[in-house]
Amino acid sequence: MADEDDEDDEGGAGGGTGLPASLEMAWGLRERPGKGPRPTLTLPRIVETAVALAAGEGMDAVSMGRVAKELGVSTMSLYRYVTAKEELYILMSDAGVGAPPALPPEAAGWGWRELLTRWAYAQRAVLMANSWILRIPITGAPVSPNQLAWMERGLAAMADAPLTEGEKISTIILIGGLVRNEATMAADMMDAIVKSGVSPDQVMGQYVRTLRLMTGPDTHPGVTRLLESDAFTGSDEPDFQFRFGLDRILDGLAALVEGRQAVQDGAEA
Amino acid sequence: MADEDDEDDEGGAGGGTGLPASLEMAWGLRERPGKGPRPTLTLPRIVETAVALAAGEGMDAVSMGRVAKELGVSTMSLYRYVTAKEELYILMSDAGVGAPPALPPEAAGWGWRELLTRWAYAQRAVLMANSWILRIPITGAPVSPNQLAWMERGLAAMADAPLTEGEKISTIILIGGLVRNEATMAADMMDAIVKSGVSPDQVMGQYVRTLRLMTGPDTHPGVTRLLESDAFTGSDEPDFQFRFGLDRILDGLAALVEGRQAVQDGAEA
DNA sequence: TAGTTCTGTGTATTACTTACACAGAAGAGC
DNA sequence: GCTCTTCTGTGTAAGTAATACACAGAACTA
Repeated sequence: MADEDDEDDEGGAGGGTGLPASLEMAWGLRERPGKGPRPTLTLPRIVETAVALAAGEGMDAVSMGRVAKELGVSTMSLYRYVTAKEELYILMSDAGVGAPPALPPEAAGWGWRELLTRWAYAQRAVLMANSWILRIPITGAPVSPNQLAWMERGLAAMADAPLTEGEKISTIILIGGLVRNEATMAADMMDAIVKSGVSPDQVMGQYVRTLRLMTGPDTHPGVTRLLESDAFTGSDEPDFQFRFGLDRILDGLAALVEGRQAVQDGAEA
Repeated sequence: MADEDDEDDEGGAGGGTGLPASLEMAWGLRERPGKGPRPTLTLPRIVETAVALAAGEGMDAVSMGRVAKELGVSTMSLYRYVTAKEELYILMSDAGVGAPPALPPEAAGWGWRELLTRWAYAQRAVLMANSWILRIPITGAPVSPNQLAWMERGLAAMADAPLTEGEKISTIILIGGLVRNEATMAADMMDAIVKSGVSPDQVMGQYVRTLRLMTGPDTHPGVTRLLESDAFTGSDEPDFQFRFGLDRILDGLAALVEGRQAVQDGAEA
């Protein structure tokens, strides 16, 4: 009945985080064991190769066999560094988002709104520049270094705001979700353009034409009005949708913050 | 140089929508051709079977072979009804969300905010009751009947609001994204609970414990504050996060609407 | 009755993840 | 230096999955 036999997952050398060995490696815990033969590969090199493959040929090209071939090793050797493909995905995702960019000195004077806005745009830029990240099915809460660094940066933006911790993390999740959703839609659009080989306007036009055939003023008055408008065709601003969503969220948050400050001011007076 | 030879996808019997045959079928276009032998299966029966499988054993159990076995036919016979697995996914998704629920009579007196709130909650309820839907990788814009019905319902909620069509559809996408994100997180949580076999609090506790090991006040002050708070452990309200996000969005939208109405009132005076 | 068209199916191809066992390398302890 | 332990890379193989292709036969049309 010794209670040390339920550590059936980790090798025991790690910090007992419950994380897979490769992730403890990514955090810098877990030394290389000094025993066996020198490894040919390193985890960063594997991840780097997989990322290059994803960036170049898309996520579909990333298979264990293909990554191994790219590295000049056998497929199974990768499993010495990673226990499952999903783990490689997490590491790729972490490498793909990278560390959040450094803040300029003048950021010290910025308020939560400016900071959150820049946070959102920076994240969006990263996702759109590495849109293969969006094709990785993420499941579970973030546990990798860079993902947490981004979370920290988002929380820091609201450090001085009169919000509870629950509200802060909810805001981070809310805006993070928006960023991801919008970037994914943009990537889908891109894929459709590349696959069909026609212009963005033509893709949209085809979609509108299709919807017109299935809908009508009787069954779908709202959709019909939408299709008659220039909401789809008029491509005035490419990121209108993103901007609109972010502005609504931040306006709503501002209302909450101002309400809190009014209460606080009233109590102080 | 005849221009009728670029219809290489659809069989020609359909309405020329550019949609795959199975989807035209779902829309009620495209009659059954009277020639060959009577089909053993029907598209709805295939979808129904696949949905039952997904609901019972999860999305991982849904393969073409398995669905066929469940129906007592050969794998390849399914390809007479669906050209690719992705198409079955779309049909499953459409069947899973179903038609939006009927509005009660008193809904006539509701404003856009109440209507949008109920729309969001109704959608969330459907996704959480059929969380396998969240495991289907969706790509591309909605083209199936029920998906469009939900979109229509959302647009209808804002029919009288002083918003442009572009703003309306952006709002639908914004809230729809929130609903999906939050439902997906809840489903991930559920999976973690089922897989580990422990209580929700224990899963959260393990996550917090893990994060504590990787973070510290120096490198992650915001995260540290978060972990010290009861944001994760205090499970006062299970849907706090969802409610919070929705309220922020609707508050932000309200600010926009009120601004518009003020301008309008000023012009009328 | 002949011809056309459509159905279900068997077979086979290709690709992918991963379990398992083995040969050999590198350090640890004596 | 020798032995033992531990760790590495690898080959093989099992299991699963999507789907291209061609064929036999059904049901309708002319």
